[in-house]
Amino acid sequence: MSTIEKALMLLEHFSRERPEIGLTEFKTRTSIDKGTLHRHLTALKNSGFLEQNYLTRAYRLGPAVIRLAAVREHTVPIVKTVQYYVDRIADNIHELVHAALPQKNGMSAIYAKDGGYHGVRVNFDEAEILPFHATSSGLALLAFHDDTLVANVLSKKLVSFTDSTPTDAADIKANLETIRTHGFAFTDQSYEDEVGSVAVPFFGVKGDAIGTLAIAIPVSRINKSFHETIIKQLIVASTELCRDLGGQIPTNVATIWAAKLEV
Amino acid sequence: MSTIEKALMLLEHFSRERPEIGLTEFKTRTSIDKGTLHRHLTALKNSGFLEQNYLTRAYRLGPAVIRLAAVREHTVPIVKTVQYYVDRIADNIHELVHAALPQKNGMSAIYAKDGGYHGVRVNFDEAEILPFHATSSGLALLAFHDDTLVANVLSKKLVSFTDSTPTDAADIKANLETIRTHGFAFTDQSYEDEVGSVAVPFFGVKGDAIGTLAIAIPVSRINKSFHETIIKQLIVASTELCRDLGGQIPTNVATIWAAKLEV
DNA sequence: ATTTTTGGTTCGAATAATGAACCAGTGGAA
DNA sequence: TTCCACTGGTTCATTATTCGAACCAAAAAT
Repeated sequence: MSTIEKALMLLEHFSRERPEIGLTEFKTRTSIDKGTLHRHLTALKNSGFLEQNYLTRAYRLGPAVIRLAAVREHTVPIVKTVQYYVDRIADNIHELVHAALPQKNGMSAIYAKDGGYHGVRVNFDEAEILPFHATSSGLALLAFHDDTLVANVLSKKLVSFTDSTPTDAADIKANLETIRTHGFAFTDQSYEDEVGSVAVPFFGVKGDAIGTLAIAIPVSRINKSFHETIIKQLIVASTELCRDLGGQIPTNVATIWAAKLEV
Repeated sequence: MSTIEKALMLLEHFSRERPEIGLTEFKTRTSIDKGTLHRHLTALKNSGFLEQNYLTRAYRLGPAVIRLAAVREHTVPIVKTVQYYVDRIADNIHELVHAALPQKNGMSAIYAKDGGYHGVRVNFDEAEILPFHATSSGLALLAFHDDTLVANVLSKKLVSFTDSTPTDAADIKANLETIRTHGFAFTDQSYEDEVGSVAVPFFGVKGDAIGTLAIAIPVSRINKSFHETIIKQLIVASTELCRDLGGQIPTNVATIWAAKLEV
């Protein structure tokens, strides 16, 4: 692996829950030598990707990422486009809806809206990394993305989050096959207890999955007819979203989805 | 310079006007060897910082920056906080107002609002890099940031954008001194013809300038009383913004600003 | 006062980056 | 068609950078 990639991997450790990371904490988290770490962190700091809390000396993400995100969003306005559909679904079904994009080690939610008025609601953290194998978003993406990603994900250790987290590669492969035939993914408490979720992919110009629309619901509120409603909403939204983004729904998926909407 | 910094410098070439850059174009822009470039671009691609237009093979910013920006904004919510004040000023004075953060080679506007109803309006591009030496934003930041940045900026070639662009290091140093005594920066067509601008810095916890609030106006609409109004608005907004961000206005600046508001 | 823990630095050995030359595919132009 | 010019991408011996164990200094914790 190149030095560049090693350094950029460091940025993946930052999240909402972990906004600042000190040198020693990085050392324990990555088991990279302190000297190397320090040089990498300094390089990232010099480039504006990190800055240091001047009191604790801990590192946090820097202003460079703000500019880059603005340029990216101007180039490919996925976030803005996606917001409309997430909001619409959230307003319709009164549950937590989110859209996510694939990162290296999982899906990253780019926008979420909780349309619910319920006492019980799903807790959700934007910018958290959702593991591919344990979430409907992740599985929906894997199923409709290229096989190298699947192989890559399954070759690594599959962390267990709940008693229901699938950790067997063969099981997951089989599940991906059923997801492909159904046109959507769902999980039952595989990432968080008491939370189920449903997700559909949306597609890029090549017809490959570039992101997902998903809904997370407390299991107590899931029933068959609601499940059907959710899936229809997701499929319609994804179809329109693909149109907006200039993406192409693979013909087999289009057929499956069309059939789902007929019912 | 480390390999990491060299690679990350490549990302600076992307902007709204130049959202996609091919290998050969990178080569001409950077005069780095093609082989090296290709490896760096591939590393950035593998890390999600770039992706390739699959038709033209040109590179564009990737989805990783979206997640990082979301985390950064959650850690230090400058953009969100700044929006309120930019909007307020824009609504009050009916001109183009923007806030900018320092990047390596200039200021990057993070938010802008044009409150004007005028026929003549200033054209403005968010995420464009505003050169330190030629814009009021840049000068306001330099004047209240640490001296190493000033030395760094002045050591490089100072590009001329208009007939009025200051390109002499000594002149700029003198100007920074007057900016420090006035508590704000203004420029007259030094970046774009027919456009003047006024800027004040806002400060971080250490009392160093971390960004700027600025107004750009067609020179035809500038007059003394309007100038005073603008400066007062900027000072008030910056003061409140510093409070919101937990920043500290240096005592000398606070004194100067207080005097300006008295008048 | 001492130990532990923090961030940060050094320098020879190990490794990865470099770049000139090369390959392959594409799109004209003759 | 053939040729040329222009893409993006690859190779490999040379060279420069990265690596990391040991070290330093300062701040907390004991």
